[in-house]
Amino acid sequence: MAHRPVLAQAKAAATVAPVAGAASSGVSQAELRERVTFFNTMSKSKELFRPRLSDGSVSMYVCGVTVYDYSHIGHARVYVAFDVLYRFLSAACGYKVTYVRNFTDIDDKIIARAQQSGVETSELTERFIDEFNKDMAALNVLPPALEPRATAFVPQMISTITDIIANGHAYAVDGGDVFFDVASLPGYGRLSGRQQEDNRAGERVAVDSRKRSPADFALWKAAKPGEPAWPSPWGPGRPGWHIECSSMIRELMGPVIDIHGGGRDLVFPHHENELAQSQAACGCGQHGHEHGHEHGGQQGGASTSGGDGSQSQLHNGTDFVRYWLHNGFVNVDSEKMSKSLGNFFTIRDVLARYHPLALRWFLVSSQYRAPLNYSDKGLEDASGRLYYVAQARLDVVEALRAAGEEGQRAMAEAEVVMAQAAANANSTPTSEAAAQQEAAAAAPSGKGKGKGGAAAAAAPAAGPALLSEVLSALADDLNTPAAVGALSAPLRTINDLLTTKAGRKRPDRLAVLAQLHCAMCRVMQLLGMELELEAGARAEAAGASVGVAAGAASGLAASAAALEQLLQELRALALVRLDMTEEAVQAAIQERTEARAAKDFARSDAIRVDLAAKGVLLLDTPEGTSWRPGSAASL
RNA sequence: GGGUCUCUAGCUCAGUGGUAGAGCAGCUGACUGCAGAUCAGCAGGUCUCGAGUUCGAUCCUCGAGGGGCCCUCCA
Repeated sequence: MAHRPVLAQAKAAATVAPVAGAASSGVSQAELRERVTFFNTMSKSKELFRPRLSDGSVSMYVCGVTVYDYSHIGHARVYVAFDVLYRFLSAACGYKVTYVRNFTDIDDKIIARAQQSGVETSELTERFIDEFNKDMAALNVLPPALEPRATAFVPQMISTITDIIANGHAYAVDGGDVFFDVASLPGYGRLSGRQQEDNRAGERVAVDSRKRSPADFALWKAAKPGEPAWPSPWGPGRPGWHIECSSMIRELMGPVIDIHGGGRDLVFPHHENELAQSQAACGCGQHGHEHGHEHGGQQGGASTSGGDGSQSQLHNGTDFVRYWLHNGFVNVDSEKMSKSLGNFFTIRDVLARYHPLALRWFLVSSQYRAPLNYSDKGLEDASGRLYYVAQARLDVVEALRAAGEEGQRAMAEAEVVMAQAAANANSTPTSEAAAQQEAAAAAPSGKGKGKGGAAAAAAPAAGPALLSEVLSALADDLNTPAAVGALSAPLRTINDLLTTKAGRKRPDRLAVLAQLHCAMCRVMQLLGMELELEAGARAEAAGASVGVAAGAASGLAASAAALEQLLQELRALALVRLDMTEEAVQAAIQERTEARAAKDFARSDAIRVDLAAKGVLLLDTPEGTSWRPGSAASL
């Protein structure tokens, strides 16, 4: 129910706000770009990321879903992973990213499902495009710049197919089908790393005597009666699956793109075929064996009118994709989650029981290339961890607010420290380590209540150290588990500063809290777990002329409200899972409070044990009794 | 059969050419009427096995074994 509003909605962040410092021109950003690496499926190794152009732009295309049903957790993983990548490249590295993700809205399954349901294919696809967008918004996945639908580019696909035929890499057969001639392209198979004889041709692929080779795949499929069809030189029909991505990339993004992503299962045949088509269409198939990023040089403008096949000189021997990124699967009981196996969980069903940010936390807790086992336990753990983080962050915010002007000043100084770090840090690994050690070292020398810039300069680098560690993790092939792990020590520091005697006495307490708060806001934003109220307030404060202190005060208030709401939502969903109601819990708390007042500890303990057994942990505080999800083994 | 990835604490995962870390779970202490939350600390690993390279390997190479995925639509 209430698990949508707290999220920053996609529209709010259509442009990704800078994360690595307000002054996104800092050395840090350029330095970060230098060391970003991604695992390239083509080379099967990590490579330094060097975009095709040096003007700070990056183009990225990710294969979208075939829209005939609800999306499941496997889909969620792909689009969350590439959403983090999008955020990292945009907000942290400062690239101007053109992100394109398509909808496959014409294919055999769609036709079959539409006929089965007795609706037009367009009605079916419209519906599930809408549902997909709802799922993505719920998961706080930013919308790509473009979300082209295959059916809107059929003329371009026909044009691409015509080019491929003209270049001698495809052939039309009786019946109106067009097949790609795999044997005509020497480099075919290099992305997926397989020789053609490796494929068990004919064993599982339907034999079609009209094909020159069993490995040939359809570029154009003739329409059967009653099927959706477009006119073409080969008769009415529809495009094959693989051609849509080739054509849309060519049309919308030009002959060469920087990043092409998708699930592992797309490596073969989809991306292998896409690569073949793109090469064949531009007539540069003979360069197929070379895969050099170094000699690509400038490609000129990235945009193209497309469709006329005159771009071969632009292609210049460089593969049309510079970096192929593929994510691992979501498994269930160590088996791939898929519709055909029937072991899938839809995003929607999961979000009815778990918070979208908990699902996101679960997803980013593993590296995108590794297999991820889906389980309730995993989501419970993620929910619990998210609760801990949110509670700690709320406590920080409340402490800063309670400190009044000092808190506001600490916030203002923290912003300065973060910005300075972004501008100055020539954050080599060693300087990072030093910063971390400095942050970890508890006792700073001298100076009590901070005043002015001097205090800011003298404050420990806890905030910059955290952000730096997270950025380093993400720069290393999007190591999100390491990024999440980097939060552990700072979170403990926060709780130490807030609750222990030693922590409360630290003179730099507010400075560290403020810095960590700022850093965590940025980290959460990078991971796509920012809260709408909070993010909105920060943006406003940045652009407002109300003065630093007032901005800090309103920002803290917004953070507090957003975090309280998140905690409330997490509790509400926990109750859903426990099949309980807030009213029932409150009634039990009330009864126990009365029992305690009457010194009937046997009764009060019994109530607590009972609730704990169900998953509701009571917390007695000076302000009264509250609860949180969890269980206590010792009760 | 071919290809590819993977095997680190009970579980989920980071990491490094000089014998390893986090989170959760467990235990202890502080705190508490007792608990919990929180903090501190403890315990827990022949880094799948074997061979090789190396002064030295968990990390590199080869092999074996277990597991995932692809070779059909698939994220």
